[in-house]
Parts: sequence; C-alpha cells; structure tokens
Amino acid sequence: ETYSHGGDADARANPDPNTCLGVFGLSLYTTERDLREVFSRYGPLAGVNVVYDQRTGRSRGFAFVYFERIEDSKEAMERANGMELDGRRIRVDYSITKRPHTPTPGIYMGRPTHNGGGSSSGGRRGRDSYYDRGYDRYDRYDEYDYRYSRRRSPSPYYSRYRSRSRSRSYSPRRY
DNA sequence: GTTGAGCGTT
Repeated sequence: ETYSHGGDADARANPDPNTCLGVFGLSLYTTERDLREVFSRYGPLAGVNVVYDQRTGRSRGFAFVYFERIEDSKEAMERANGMELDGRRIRVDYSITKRPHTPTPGIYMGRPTHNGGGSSSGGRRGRDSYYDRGYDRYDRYDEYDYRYSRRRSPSPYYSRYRSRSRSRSYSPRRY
C-alpha cells in the first residue's frame, strides 16, 4: 500500500455505496461528454468531473461521476466496472472522497489568536480547525460545485493545437 | 495519440 493511514486503507479498498463513483484507468482522450453518455444509461446524473493536470491541461486518467440516486450508482458500478472505453479497461468504484477540496478563503477564519504562545512550529492554529470543520460541513456535496465546473471545454489540448495550426495555415506550402 | 496506477483545489 502506498497509503500509510492504517485504518483508512480498508475504507479505500471497500468504499461504502455512494452516489459518487470514481472512474479510473481512463484514456487521456475520454471526455466528460463521453462519460456522460456511458453512465447516463444507468440513471440520471448529477454531474461528471474529469480530473485534469493543472499544468498540462490533460486528463489525469480518472474522473468522478455523480448520480442522483444511489441505486443507479450501484448498478453503474457493477455494470461499468471493467468495461472497455476508448480502448482502456476502466475501473469503477464508489468514491472515497466526495468532492474537490474547498478553496482557500484567503482570509483568516479561525479563532482569535492571543499572542501568548507565538510558536512558529507547533500546535494547531485556527486555520487548521477551520479546514477541519469545512470538510465536515461540506462533506455532503450539493449542487454548488458542479454547475460551474462544466463551463470549460474538455480539451484545452485541442484548442491550443487548433489556434496554432490555424495561424500557420496562411503560410504557403512549399516543396 | 508518451503507457504504469492514480481519489479530485482546472
């Protein structure tokens, strides 16, 4: 195991049934639209989210599919796990994480600090406790994050390539 | 069509 969390390893191996499915082993060229086509066969979806590499903009090869109903996600998990998609055999399992990380608020939300300790190393600052509570609070995901995660075109890879070749198409061909 | 196995802040 690459995970040193001990008890969490079991939760990773056997996630509880959930409306959020993790889909792994995807082709780099499988888009959210492709996943939507496949997984909407099992029931209405609440959202689809391919995880992209922040630097390259390419797919990292896994995605999250959200169902409205848990019965549908169960069926999708059983039927779509191991299916071939874009030449890859995909793995489908209940997600252990529910949603992307909560963005940093940028302001201090913690308890007021009294300058008594002033330790730069130790202890738990107010910021940490804010994050801890934030996770629990938003653990039950709502429609808040999927609405605006859909606006971007799935392939910045392509748009870069397109604009480049487009500017080149005006130069004359030779030889 | 840079692959592995991947649980997420575009």
